[in-house]
Amino acid sequence: MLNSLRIKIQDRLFKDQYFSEFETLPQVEFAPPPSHIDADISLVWAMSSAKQIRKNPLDIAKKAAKIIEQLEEVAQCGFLAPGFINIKLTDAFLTEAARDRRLKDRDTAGTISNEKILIEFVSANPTGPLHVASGRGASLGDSLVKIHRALGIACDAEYYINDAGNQAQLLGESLKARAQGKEPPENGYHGEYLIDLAKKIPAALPESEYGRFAMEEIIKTQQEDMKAFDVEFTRWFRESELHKEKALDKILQMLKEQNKVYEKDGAVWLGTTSDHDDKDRVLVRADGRPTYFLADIAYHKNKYDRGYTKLIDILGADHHGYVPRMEAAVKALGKEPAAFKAIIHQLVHLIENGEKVKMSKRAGTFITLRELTEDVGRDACRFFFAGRTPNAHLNFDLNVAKKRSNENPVFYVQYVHARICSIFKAAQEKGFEPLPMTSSENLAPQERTLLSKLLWFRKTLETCVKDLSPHHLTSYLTELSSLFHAFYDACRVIDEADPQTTRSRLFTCRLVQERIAKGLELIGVSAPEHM
RNA sequence: GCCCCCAUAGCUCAAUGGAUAGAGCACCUGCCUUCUAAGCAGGGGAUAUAAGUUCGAUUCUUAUUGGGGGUACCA
Repeated sequence: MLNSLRIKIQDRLFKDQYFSEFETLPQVEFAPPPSHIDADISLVWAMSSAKQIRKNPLDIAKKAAKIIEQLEEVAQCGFLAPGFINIKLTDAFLTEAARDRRLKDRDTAGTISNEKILIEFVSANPTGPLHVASGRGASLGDSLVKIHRALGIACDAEYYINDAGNQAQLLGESLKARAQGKEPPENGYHGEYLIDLAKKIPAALPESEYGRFAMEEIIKTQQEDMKAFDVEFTRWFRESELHKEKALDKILQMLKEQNKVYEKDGAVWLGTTSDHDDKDRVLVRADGRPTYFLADIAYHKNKYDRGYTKLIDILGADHHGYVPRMEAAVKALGKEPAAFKAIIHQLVHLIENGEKVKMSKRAGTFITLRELTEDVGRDACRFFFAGRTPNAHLNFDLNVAKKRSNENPVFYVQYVHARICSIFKAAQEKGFEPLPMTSSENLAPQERTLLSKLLWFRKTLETCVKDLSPHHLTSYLTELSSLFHAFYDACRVIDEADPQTTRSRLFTCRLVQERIAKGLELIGVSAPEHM
């Protein structure tokens, strides 16, 4: 709705005599106006096109405003120095545009682009329970998958289980030590979870199977943890699958045939050196064993072979050094740079009583995701994690998060949903149904502002996809909530003396309710009917 | 040493190069007989420092300061 208006405006402007002689004018883009401007849409087009047109931006804005004002959807169009154009829509069009009918049935994948995206995230080693940093990656990944799908872009979620290599053996030795009441070896796994797991070892299990057993149990735990966090994976992919089908040998053979690798000091290397990677990387060690890197190249090739056109890997900041070599690998696979994108999220600092909580995996003092979820509640966790841009540190204050009070911003948003549900309950008892407004002039200012905000829901999701971060959505939901609470306070919805206004305000409530519910769903937060 | 990320209000976070830098929490003043006061209305309070590019810089460039992370024939 908004986009068709944008194209219409652009069309009118470009075709007007005043502008038509210029060939490469910049696109007309819509933006929400700042809060002190009484308008629904702003354009900076007059300023961005001033160079080509070689006229004063203010004159361009003046001329453009005159053209835009003639459209039937537009109630007023003004201009301000140095060249801002502000559009105020008619109430009727505003209501219609705020509906955004596409929202309801657009959740089917692959309707917008031919791109097929695979987002890989968490992929923690199966050697212990998931910890807090995994929660941030999980929240990011799950939200991004859902947001892509909501916009009609095909997108799947995958968890890579690193179940090959010598981790299982080390895990087995650590478990064996725990079963005998001893400390695990120096380089083993010292977390308390192995003590618990040792109690569950089947009596008949030979010691050689301890590693396998421990790993399978831990994978099960991780799967439960993700479920409890409301994170869903399309597939849990095991590294061992690659070894079974000799994928590492095959990819190595291919790279050799294409002369993309070389031998030095008895090892096989891939040239990965770039501005961000200071050396080449080994694929096969001098003793003939493949590295993790080779397995990962095989894994990424496997993803492409399954039909995905764009791979997104979500990694913690402690793995960012890994990105340049993977980019080099993708190039060696013959893919365009755009076919691979790594999202690096910075680390999570837990704050308790004003102090940073020190976490050490070796000492076994780290806080697990499960503990955090149970302590703080899934909704608050997901909202916190989703609310911060990935490339900045996230401070997670346990004291604030644990408080189930209005100090916690997630309730501010959820409360809107609960309030609206409550209104509808009362409306139903009195026999009112929501209905879009019919006349064009009885929107209260607060209701108008609220509807105007609804215009930007879709664009917010698009920004999330563009930036690969859901944090724009949490900001939007908080702002939308604020406007609803103001509306609620100023405008009584149900008024038996005025059924027409009642119905149209119920309609506004319905639209807000749908956006809040959808937005919360996309970041994995529940939309309660009562609070 | 080299590489990456960050620095905005007392706290936690926003702001496709645009207008008077927005919210939430905390603090102060008011508001519940009416659809949920986990709310509303009003108030004080911020771009680390220094240059540069630009009609316009929180945003881009460079330097400085301060935080975090990485720099394996580990995974």
